Amino acid sequence: MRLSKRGEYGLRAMIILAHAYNESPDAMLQIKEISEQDKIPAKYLEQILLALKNAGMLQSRMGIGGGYYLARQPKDIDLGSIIRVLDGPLAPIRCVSQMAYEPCGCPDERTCGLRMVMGDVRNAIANILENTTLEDVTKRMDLARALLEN
Amino acid sequence: MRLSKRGEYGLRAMIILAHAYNESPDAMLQIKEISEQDKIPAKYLEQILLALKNAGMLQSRMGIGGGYYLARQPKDIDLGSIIRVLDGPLAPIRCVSQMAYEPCGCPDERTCGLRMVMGDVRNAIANILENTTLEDVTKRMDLARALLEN
DNA sequence: CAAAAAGTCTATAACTATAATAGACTTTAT
DNA sequence: ATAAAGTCTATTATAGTTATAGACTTTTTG
Repeated sequence: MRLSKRGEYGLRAMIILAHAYNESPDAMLQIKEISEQDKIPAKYLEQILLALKNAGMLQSRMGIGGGYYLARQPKDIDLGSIIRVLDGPLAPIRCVSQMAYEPCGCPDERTCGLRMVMGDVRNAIANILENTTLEDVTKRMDLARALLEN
Repeated sequence: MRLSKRGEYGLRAMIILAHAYNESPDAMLQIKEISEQDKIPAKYLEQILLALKNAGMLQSRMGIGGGYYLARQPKDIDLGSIIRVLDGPLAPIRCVSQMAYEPCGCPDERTCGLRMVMGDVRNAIANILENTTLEDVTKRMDLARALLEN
C-alpha cells in the first residue's frame, strides 16, 4: 500500500510551492532550490515537475529568473490528483478503481469479497486525498509550528 | 497505493479457506484446488501459503489427504495481518508506520505536512483492514449472493 | 547579439521488487 | 514400498522504480 518516491517527492515539492504561493502568489521557485531544500535529486525532480506541469498543475517560466509556480490556488489543488498524475490510480486493485477500472477476472464481481473490502479501502483513501488540498496541508503545518512555539 | 499480486492471491486463498471452514471446521483444501479455483499459479501459491503458515495463520498436513486449513477461526483472522505478512506495512510511507516505523529525513516530523496526511491515510487503511475479519468477508459474500437470487 | 541561466525532452542505465518456475526433499496414508 | 501431498531454497524473468545524462529551447540581460 505504499506511495512511491516519485509520488512522495512530487507532493513535497507541491507543498513547498504552496508555501511560496502563500508568501506571494507570484513567487517562483527553481528546481534547484526545491531539490536542495528537500534533498531530492535535481534531475529526478525535473521530470516530476514536468509531469505535473503537463498535467496542468504547475506553470513555469524558462530563462533567467525563471522557475515553477502553482497553476491554481493551493485551495484548488488536491493531493489525490497529484498522486494520480505521478503514481496512477489510488485504488489498491484495479477492479475497484474509479478512474482506471479494469476487470480482475473473478467469476462474479458483485459477490467478490476481496473486491468489496478493497472498495472500502479505495474509498477511504480517496476521501482523504481528494478532500485534502495544498491549502489544508500548509494550514496544518503552520498550526503545528505555532503550537510548538509555546 | 496498490496491493501486490502476492497479497491479492493470499487474501483470495484465505477467503476460500474461510468458506471451507464455514462448511466444516476441519475441512482441508489442497494447493492445487485453491490454485485452480482462483487461477493462481500453483507454485507461486505454494510459497504464499507457506509464508502464511509460518506466520501462524494456516496449518497443514502433508501426505495423502493432506492440505491447508485455517489455524484459527475466521472471526479471529483479520485482513490487515494477512497483508502485513505478505506485503509488509500498511502505511504509505515508513515514517507513519506503526509496525515498521523508520524516520523519513524531513527536518521536523512534528510539522511535516506530508506526514500528517499520510498518517491519516494509514489510519484509515488500518482501521478497515484490522477490523475486517475473514468472517466479515464471507458473511458479506453470502449476503450478496442471497440478494442476487431474488 | 552573444552569453548565461533557466526549463524541456528523450534516452538509457542501475537497481529493486515482483512474479513465476524448477527441482530436490520430507512426511503421511495406504 | 509407493504415491500423494506439503516443504524449502534457488533461480529466472519481467516489470517498475529511481536516477543520471545530454542535447535542445526559451528568456533575460550586458
